[in-house]
Formats: sequence, C-alpha cells, structure tokens
Amino acid sequence: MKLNTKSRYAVMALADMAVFSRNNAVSLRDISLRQGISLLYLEQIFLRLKKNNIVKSVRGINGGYILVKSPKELKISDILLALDQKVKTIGCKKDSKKSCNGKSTKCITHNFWDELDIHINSFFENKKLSDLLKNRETRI
Amino acid sequence: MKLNTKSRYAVMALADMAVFSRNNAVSLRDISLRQGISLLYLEQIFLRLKKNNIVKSVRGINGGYILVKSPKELKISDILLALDQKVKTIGCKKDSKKSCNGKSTKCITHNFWDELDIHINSFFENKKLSDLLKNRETRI
DNA sequence: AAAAACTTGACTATTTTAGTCGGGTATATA
DNA sequence: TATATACCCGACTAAAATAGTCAAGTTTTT
Ligand code: FES
Ligand code: FES
Repeated sequence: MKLNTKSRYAVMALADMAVFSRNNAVSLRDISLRQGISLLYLEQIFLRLKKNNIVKSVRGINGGYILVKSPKELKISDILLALDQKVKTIGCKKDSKKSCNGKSTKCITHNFWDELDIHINSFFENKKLSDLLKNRETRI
Repeated sequence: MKLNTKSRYAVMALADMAVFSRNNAVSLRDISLRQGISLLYLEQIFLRLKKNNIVKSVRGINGGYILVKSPKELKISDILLALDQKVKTIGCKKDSKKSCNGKSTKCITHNFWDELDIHINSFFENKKLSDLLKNRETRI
C-alpha cells in the first residue's frame, strides 16, 4: 500500500512552489535543486500537472510554473487525480461483468474495499496544499 | 495506491471461513472452489496467517484451518500485518539518517504522509472481520 | 543570436507482484 | 497398515508496474 513517487514528488514540488513563489514563476531547475528531485522526472510530472490545469507555464528565460489556484484552494485530491493516482485499493469495478474472483456476483469483501476507498479519498479531498505548509519548522 | 492480492485474498478467505466454518476446520480446497482463488496461492497465504497466529491448522484427512479468534475480535489490521502489508504510503522512515529526498532533514511533506498513514491504519484497526459479514445479500 | 526553460514521446533497467512447482509431512479412516 | 486428503515450505518465474533517462525539439527574453 504505497504511493508512487510521481504523486509524492508532485505534492512536494507544489508545496515548494507555494513557499518560494513570490508572484513569479518557479523554474523546475530551482525545485529540483531545493527538493532533490531529478529535473527530467519533474518535467514529466509537470507535464501532467499542466494538462490538468494545476499549474500554468511561462516559457523562455525567467520562465517556470505558476499555481493556477491558491494553496488554500488546491485540494490534494486534485493533484493525485492529475497523476492518475486513483485510490482504488482493488480493481474489480471497471468491467461490471466480472467480479474480482471472476464470478458474476460481487464477492463478500467488495463493499468493504469500497468503504476503504471512500475513507482514503475523503482524506485527500479535505486536505489543501496550504495544510502542508502549516507548522513546518526549519524544513525545506 | 492498490492493495496487493495476497491481502485481498486473505481477507476474502477468512471471511469465507467465518461464514462456512461450523465449528470444524475449513479446507483450503473448499475456500479455493467457493472463492475462485488458486489453491496453491492460498497455501502460501495461509502459511503466513498461521505463523502470525490468525488461524491454526488441522492436518490430515478432514483437516483444514480454524480461526484463532472469533470474527468479532479479529481486526482487519491483524490480517494485513500478517502479510507484511504495512500501510506506509512512503518509505522514508526506516533509516532516519536519510529523508525521502536524501537530505538530513525531513521534507516538507513528511508530516502529511504520516497523517495519511494514521488515517488509513485507523480504518483497518476499527474494522473487524465480522463487519464484513453484515448485510451481505446473496453474496458468496 | 544565445541562453534559459518548457514540451513531448519513446525508451529502459529495476523492482514488485502474482502466482506456480516440487517435494515434502501428518493424520483419519477403511 | 495402506491410502487419500490436506497441510507445509522453500525456490522459482513470467509479467507488470515503477522510476527514471534520453533525445530532440519549441518558445521567449535579453
Ligand atoms: S467483487 Fe469487487 S472486490 Fe471482489
Ligand atoms: S522526508 Fe519523509 S517523506 Fe520526505
């Protein structure tokens, strides 16, 4: 039950932007240096974030990325969604013809996993990027 | 963010036992047939469950497995623990020398992931095997 | 023109997952 | 006591997912 690095780095990078952007674009190079994340990997991640309207880009020199919403309004669930990091603890829902064990009826545990997904999703829904920034000490 | 099949099958198999055991051992063969899970895979799973004292075994003919605790007392978290399915959404905690980004201080998102882990774990802690059996319809 | 920085698809090595296989051992019953 | 049933256990493997790199661009500012 692990989160992949893409999602982790995305949240980390956006938190970095929230801290260091002073109304101007933040370059991936700076994020890479501050957060210790590979620049090439960040590029891949920000491609998705841009397509999903989490950030917008400014090209050319002094360019970089800007948060579309304020950290107070940006839900963590939006970020994860942008990276296809769906919280689906099991995967039997897609083709309703087949349950997880190949039978036509839902298995005995189905409702339980559904509840779990709801539980986790509600956590991400209720957290905003700004929540990560509170009471950080000397970090970053 | 997916649960592995071992954990899923473990919960499913134990739920099956809770339903079909009438004070006698339930064989893996029966579980396999009812739940559509490979017998050989179940053996591997039950090995762990046994080692972690979730079930005990009865060898020989008419043998099988028996739940050590009643379904009302068996926490889902115990089951997952038996299968090493730790809920650690990120993995930076083990060697405290290194944070997830290789720096000496914890990264800006660290506390957030910790909170997430607690949130998910509390779900598994508070659910008992018997909770899965409530209001199941024609399932199984 | 040159440099900084974003854009994009394809590619790859590593790790994890989801199982299988083979060769056991114990026990109830006929 | 033979035999079938069912647990026991380590080793193995194919396939999928992950994490990250590479190459070859384009755009914009100075
Ligand atoms: S049928 Fe949905 S989890 Fe088994
Ligand atoms: S240092 Fe723990 S998650 Fe980054």
